[in-house]
Amino acid sequence: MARFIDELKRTHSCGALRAAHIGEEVVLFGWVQYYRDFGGLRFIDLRDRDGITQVVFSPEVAPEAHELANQMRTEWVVGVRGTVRDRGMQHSKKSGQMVSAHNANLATGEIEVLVRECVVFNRAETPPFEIEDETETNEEKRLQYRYLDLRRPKMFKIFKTRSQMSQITRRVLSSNGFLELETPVLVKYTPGGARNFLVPSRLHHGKFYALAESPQLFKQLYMVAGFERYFQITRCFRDEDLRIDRQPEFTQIDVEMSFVNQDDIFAMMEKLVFALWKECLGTDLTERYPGGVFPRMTFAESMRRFGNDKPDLRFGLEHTDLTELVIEHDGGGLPMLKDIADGFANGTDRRDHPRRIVKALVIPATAQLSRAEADKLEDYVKGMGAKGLARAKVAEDGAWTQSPLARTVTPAFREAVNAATGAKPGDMLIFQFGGASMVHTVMANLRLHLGRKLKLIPEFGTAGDWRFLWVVDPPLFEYDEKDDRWVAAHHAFTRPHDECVEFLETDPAKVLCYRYDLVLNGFEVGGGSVRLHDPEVQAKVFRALGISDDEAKAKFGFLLEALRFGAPPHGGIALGMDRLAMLLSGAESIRDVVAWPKTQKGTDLMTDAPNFVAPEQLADLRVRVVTGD
RNA sequence: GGUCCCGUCGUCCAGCGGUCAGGACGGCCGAUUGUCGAUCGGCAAACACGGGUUCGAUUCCCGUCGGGACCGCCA
Repeated sequence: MARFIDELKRTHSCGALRAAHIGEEVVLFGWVQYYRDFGGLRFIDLRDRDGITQVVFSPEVAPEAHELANQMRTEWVVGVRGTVRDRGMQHSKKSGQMVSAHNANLATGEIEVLVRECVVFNRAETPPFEIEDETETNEEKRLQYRYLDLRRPKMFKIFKTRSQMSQITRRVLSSNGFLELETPVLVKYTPGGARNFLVPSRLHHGKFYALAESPQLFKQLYMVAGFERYFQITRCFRDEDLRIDRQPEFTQIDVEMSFVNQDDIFAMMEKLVFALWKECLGTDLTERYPGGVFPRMTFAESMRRFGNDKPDLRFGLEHTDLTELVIEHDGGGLPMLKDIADGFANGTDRRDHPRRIVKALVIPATAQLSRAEADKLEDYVKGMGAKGLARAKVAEDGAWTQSPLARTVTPAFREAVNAATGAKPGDMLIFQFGGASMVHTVMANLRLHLGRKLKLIPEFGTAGDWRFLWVVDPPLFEYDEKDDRWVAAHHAFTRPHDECVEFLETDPAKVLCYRYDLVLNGFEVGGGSVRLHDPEVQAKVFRALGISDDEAKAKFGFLLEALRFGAPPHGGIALGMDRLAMLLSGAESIRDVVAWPKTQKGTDLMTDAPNFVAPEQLADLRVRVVTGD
């Protein structure tokens, strides 16, 4: 029988003791945060996940423990038995006065534990970086020693919140009639959408499973099965390049409902998100969103005003689409815009779905953007495929200066642009024109870049920092320029608006659908759709996509078959748990809210995954590795 | 596939063609009975790797490796 743990059980956590405990005998376990050795008295700050308690070793009270304390170093794992006492007034040698030894910075600062007996459970090597919230270590080191990084109270708090999020989600959804059900991770590979991780089948040489990129098809089949309401907190896998908010494996709150429309799904998700914010943060979102409803914006409006489908509404700098003005003014005296105007005039471009567009945004005079800084912006946009960045400063009389555009622009066009953008004297106009997707991408990124640079984004924890939005009614198809055809913008099972069904075969560009994203502060935190449950419309969609019956059957046969056996109207959504956790905790990267994340190159710095495997393993799988390019 | 940024003691940062490569924190040794990121004295500790330019490279250039941001891709 060991004295500690077997006989002496922990009585309190290191964050628990207060003045009310004075006089009690307690047993604490934890890690050595700091030690202060006065030769006579020795102090140790003992840390566990709950907090820090100062313990004191006195040679008069416990000579053996005092001797042991001399050896203790940072991160040693120790246990103490002792008496809680008031820190009280102490004589300070420094000042020669009696001073209060209370520490207001510590929750347990009124007391300390006078050690009677102690044990060293384990020694520790000096950690590669200091285990403190403010540690300035780079992320590479933190990931290599993630288990030490996670010892920092800041990190523990994030994962405590994540645990809370799971509990709240389970409670809210379960109490609304949802069943928590599982779906396979090893699934059949279906082309289209995200790239899958492939898993070779040992029992079927040459065949592969795919890791599920989402439970999509299975959750729909739960609806066909008549389960009506399903949810799952589940891992998804996508073999795509990583980003600040993207990991190859990530967690979704996956939801599917029967006999509902888009509004019903929104209402359920709003209920869940409001509960998450209320209980994790103590933030009542009804103050901003009375009635418990998030605002909605159409996809088209979002693209026009912000250049993407996940606008950050915390600041302005909105885009102005000048395409119509350019057409009206036949290029406004600017040769490069004339070319675009001509395209519309001779019919190579359509006004309802232009391939080339012109956009502007206004950098306010208050930004005091220098010429050198404006030049830097040009470098920034060139990295995203822009040829350049036309700009003009607006003078007192509305004229454009510091710009090559100023020489040839017609006064009428200039006035029209100033009016449309609301540009005032001193402001700087920034233009982008060309292929629609490039212009949107460049201008969307430029807006974000400027928003950060000009510090227009409220800081975490300040008012106005939660801006939710439903982005709705996107087109069902998007045009693939290199293959010259219409492709599904998402998956092929999204329900088109009823009034658009007639255009499926005549004018696919006009078809909008019941697809929606939940956006928070410029991040897509959820996405879903109302599904197609009508086999006839489904067939039309496939035809519009140029997918033959045989092809459809080969790819999605089991789902199509299922839909013929009485599928209820249904729809669903998936919330990105990691992104929600990231925003909720004010983290700057998804890696900060994933306990064991991958680097941007998809590696695990701690375990060194991925790694090579033995030739015998490959032989067993009948897999041959071809190296080199 | 592409564009850009970064790599100096254990950690963070300084250096900007010739330095005993400097500081802070941390570490080690010693002193110290009221500190709390204790204090005081002493000590040890680094230019990612490979090539090039140069009389001379931590410094400039190229490549490799590693990390990061973004575009493409991806909800």
